[in-house]
Amino acid sequence: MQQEDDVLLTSERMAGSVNTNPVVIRRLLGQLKKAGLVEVRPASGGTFLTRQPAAISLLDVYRAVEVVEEGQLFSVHDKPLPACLVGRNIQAALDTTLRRAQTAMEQVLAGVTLQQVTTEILTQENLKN
Amino acid sequence: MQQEDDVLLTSERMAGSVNTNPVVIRRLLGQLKKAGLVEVRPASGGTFLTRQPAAISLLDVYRAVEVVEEGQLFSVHDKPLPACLVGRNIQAALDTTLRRAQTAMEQVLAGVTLQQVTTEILTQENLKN
DNA sequence: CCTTAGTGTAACTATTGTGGTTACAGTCGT
DNA sequence: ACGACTGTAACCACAATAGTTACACTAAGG
Repeated sequence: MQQEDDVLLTSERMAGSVNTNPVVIRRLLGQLKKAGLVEVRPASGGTFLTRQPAAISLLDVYRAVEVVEEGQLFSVHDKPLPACLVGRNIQAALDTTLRRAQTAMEQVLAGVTLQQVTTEILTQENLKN
Repeated sequence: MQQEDDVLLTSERMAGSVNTNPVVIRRLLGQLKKAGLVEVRPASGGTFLTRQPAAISLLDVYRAVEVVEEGQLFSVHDKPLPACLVGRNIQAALDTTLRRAQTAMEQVLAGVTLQQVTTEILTQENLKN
């Protein structure tokens, strides 16, 4: 899991690398940590994956950062009129298909690991020669 | 396509029905019209589908209202550092999988028509007895 | 042909979400 | 105990969007 030989990976370094603020990184890191994907050392810094890159899927990080809440990729009008036939039923009517749509998307993410992404990055780099 | 026997469907009626402002409805209607899904009569009002409900899929309306731009369900960091191996390749590396994820989701939407939704709404209503 | 009920759209406000920033307390190797 | 780093609250700036008002444009029907 470690990479002690490498340079220390602090939030400040990451922030500089993607051109943003360290706090933004820490916020994200906090979510990844809560999801059990990374381990963060409070004092002398450093962030590490808790599993092998091959054991982490894109769905894992997608879920971790919760771009959208569980089953809420689509959100339907929240204040339906109970007096309206459509209003009081459209939610339930759409629910299953929207759920299916979301899980279809998520299953694709589930099929790709961080390992694959990194090798893909290297492949892309080599293509440029 | 018509429903002349029914009451006239103006933006004001629709707005009242979903508890919002007529202009909001007209904006949406404008998008649906541009996508060729509905026909709107400017003067004496009224909105009509241009095709049978069975010939309109959820993907059609999803695309029409363009919740997200074509192929942009996921958007990656837009200002990558060209000096960074990851920064300059991650976009391309993720592109195909993210695209696949999005189309997987969209294909589910493509498989459901407005017709099916309306019958589902009626089914839901009947279940309540 | 002119009245009238609707649409199309611009302009503005209010609200919300989010990124960035500062500040500071908490933590732990050394 | 010191120093470097994380965790988090608080705040500002900014972009998106819903809602609203206003008004020009359109056509159906007398």
